Amino acid sequence: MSGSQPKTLSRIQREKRSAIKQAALDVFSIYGLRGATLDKIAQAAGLTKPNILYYYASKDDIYFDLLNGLLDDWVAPLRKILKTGDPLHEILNYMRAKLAMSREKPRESKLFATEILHGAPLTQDVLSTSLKEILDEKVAIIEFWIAEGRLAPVNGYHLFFSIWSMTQHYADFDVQVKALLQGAQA
Amino acid sequence: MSGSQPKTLSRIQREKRSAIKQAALDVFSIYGLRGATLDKIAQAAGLTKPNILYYYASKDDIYFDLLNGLLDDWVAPLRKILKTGDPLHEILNYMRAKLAMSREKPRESKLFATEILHGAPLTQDVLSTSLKEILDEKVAIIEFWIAEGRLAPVNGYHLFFSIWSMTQHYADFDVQVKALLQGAQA
DNA sequence: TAAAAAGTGGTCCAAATGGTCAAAAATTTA
DNA sequence: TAAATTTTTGACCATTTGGACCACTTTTTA
Repeated sequence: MSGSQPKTLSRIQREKRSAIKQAALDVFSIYGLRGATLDKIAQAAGLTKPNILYYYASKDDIYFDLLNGLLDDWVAPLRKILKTGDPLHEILNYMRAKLAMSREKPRESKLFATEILHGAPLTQDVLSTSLKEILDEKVAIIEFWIAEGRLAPVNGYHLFFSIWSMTQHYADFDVQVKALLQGAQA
Repeated sequence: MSGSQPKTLSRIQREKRSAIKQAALDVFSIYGLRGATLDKIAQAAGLTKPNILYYYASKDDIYFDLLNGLLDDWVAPLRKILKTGDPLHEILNYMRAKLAMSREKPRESKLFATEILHGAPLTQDVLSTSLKEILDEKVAIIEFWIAEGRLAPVNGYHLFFSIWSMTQHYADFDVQVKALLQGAQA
């Protein structure tokens, strides 16, 4: 983690750090930052605790690294919304991408949700800078479509909030969804 | 807390237990079950740690008591949906009630969200029994309205999931909402 | 293949934390 | 007001946990 590390990580470094992140994702998404222990992560990764601390300076450091990678994935589908596309197609496409993410990456969604829920201690500044920047841009596209009469008037920000909440709900609250759909046709 | 206690709590008992629950709500909703400490709760309640443990057997016990009361509040608006009412009015009313709850009781919403997010260790059985029971009942009302042609066809379960997710989003992810709405008209 | 570098893990430590306990203080009851 | 009961708290304990240390092993490099 020190500044003097070479930019190119060795094979071992890449593998081990990846294994640690995978294990940490499992553990953090279930227990949260405080509830997760280095021992649990170490066990899940098949490594010893000191060995984990050889690759990461601290538990918080793992969490931070994990969360940073997540944000990129989370924003990726948003970037694909194009002003030149058809409004309905672009929006539906985005919704499908978000829903697919919830289905395929529930742990990531939960980890992110936990972070925000607890006040986003590590990501607050990212939210209010780079995420806000790209959201503003996409909301402008929505407003452009509305101005052109190609989309019914709607508040762009709250449109995105709605999409996020509805799609992520199925990953974040899967326990509840499953409990309530028990025996019902989905 | 033992079974031999009289049903009627003394004034002091009621006041202290209430103060503890208030403080615990503050602390648990921010830090989660694991992240919250008895010391933090004690400080927030203006009591000493042993004194807290005089009224509650354990930290988990406080959490459990708190969560139980919450579930009732959470379900209350759902109970008010009447088969005999006008579909649109009943549903809009419910949405408004849920949205009001998010605005007025964000801590409660967050606490509940954290619980579910972490797998609902304490509430799983309540979810799949009493909550499921009342939801099934209300979904039947939705289906009745649809059958009568008074409501467009929609899956009742997912309709409720959508309402829950969208309304609770503003409480649970308030940090994100605020960060992104900064400088924008809500 | 020898030296240097990278990687590993057993052991230990200090701080945090949930919880106990007995004695003191306050309150209620007789 | 004296005895009984309830409430409060300071001191203490056991466990967990993040992290440091250092000797040892493996891998890479010259």
